[in-house]
Amino acid sequence: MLPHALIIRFRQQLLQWHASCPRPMPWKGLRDPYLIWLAEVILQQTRVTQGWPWFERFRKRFPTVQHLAAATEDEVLKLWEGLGYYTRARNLWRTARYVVEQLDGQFPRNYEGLLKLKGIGPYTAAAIASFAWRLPHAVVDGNVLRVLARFLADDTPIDSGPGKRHFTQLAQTLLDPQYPDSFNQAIMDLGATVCTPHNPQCHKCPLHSDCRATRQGIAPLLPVKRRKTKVRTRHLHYLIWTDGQHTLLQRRPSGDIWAALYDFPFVETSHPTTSGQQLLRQWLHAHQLAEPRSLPHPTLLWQGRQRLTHQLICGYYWWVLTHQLPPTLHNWQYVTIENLCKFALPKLTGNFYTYLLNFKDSLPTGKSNGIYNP
DNA sequence: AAGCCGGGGTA
DNA sequence: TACCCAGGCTT
Repeated sequence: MLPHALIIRFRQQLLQWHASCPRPMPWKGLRDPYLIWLAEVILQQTRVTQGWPWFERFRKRFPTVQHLAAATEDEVLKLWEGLGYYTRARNLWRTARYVVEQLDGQFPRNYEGLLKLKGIGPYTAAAIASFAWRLPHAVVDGNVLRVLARFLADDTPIDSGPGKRHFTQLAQTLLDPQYPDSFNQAIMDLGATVCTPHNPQCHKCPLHSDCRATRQGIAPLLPVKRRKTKVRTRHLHYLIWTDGQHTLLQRRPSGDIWAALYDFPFVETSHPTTSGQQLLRQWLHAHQLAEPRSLPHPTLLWQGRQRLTHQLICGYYWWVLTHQLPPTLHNWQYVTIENLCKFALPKLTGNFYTYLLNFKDSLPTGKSNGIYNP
């Protein structure tokens, strides 16, 4: 157990520091549970500077939960485009509809009720409960884990069940029940600006005198994480079936990256490939389409890479010009090249699309590439 | 409990 | 490069 005097000092020094060290942000000080929820979901695993423009965009387009609930899933996804972790956008939309239709537009007034909503976990439930209604629930995010692990020189791995429970209880013990909103803001601000992952500014820290990691000189070594992310390399060969005007577009299925976003049908290979026609045959076979008498000659228009946390995506964009386009299968549709920008695209495909618009006047236009004629 | 899910910033 | 970011869901 923590000494009571230590707890009191922690609260007092933290709150005093926060009062004199504001970090202005558009969602700070808001009491509207909808806007708080919106901001917190946008900020999940996302830096403040990165999520900022998206929050402004969403707040302007969807001022209330009713506005959001009235939108389509595709419109929400399009506005979310480029931010990543797209399940957040779909859960945001689903929960908005649920709140409007089942809860009369009112968010649950307690932590447990909030926790039941799709896309709201322990962190976001505590954030809404404390910021909107000043309920005494401590937020535990990456900042808080780092501050607590260092303050107590605690090397319990933070990426484990016991570790998570341990630090959550510590945060709840330290939380000032009189000012849960200010306390939560303050401890996250401290982690983001002073108690940083690298080169922590310990000399500026209001908790410096009580910090055990500082005393032991091990602040930069904490917190401890056990799990290492292994990066998988993937080669995605996109086939841009086109007659020069339209292209075949697919809605990506669940169970893989970029679920529910749109891109081109593709074949995945374990190694880089150079034979476009070979890819074409693989693709036709995979979708049980008959091989045309005269196979088109795909042209590799563009290739790009995107490094994600857990995958290295190598994208190859093959231009497949033909008079007769393949039939549309499930989740496939034909759209004009101009209309591609109306769909939510993965960043990598968006990069290709930018290239396509810049160089569309010099695209292969020969009609002798073959005819899809099974 | 472990794996998966994006994109970008920083040392 | 490696690590991390106002985490949550699925298996």
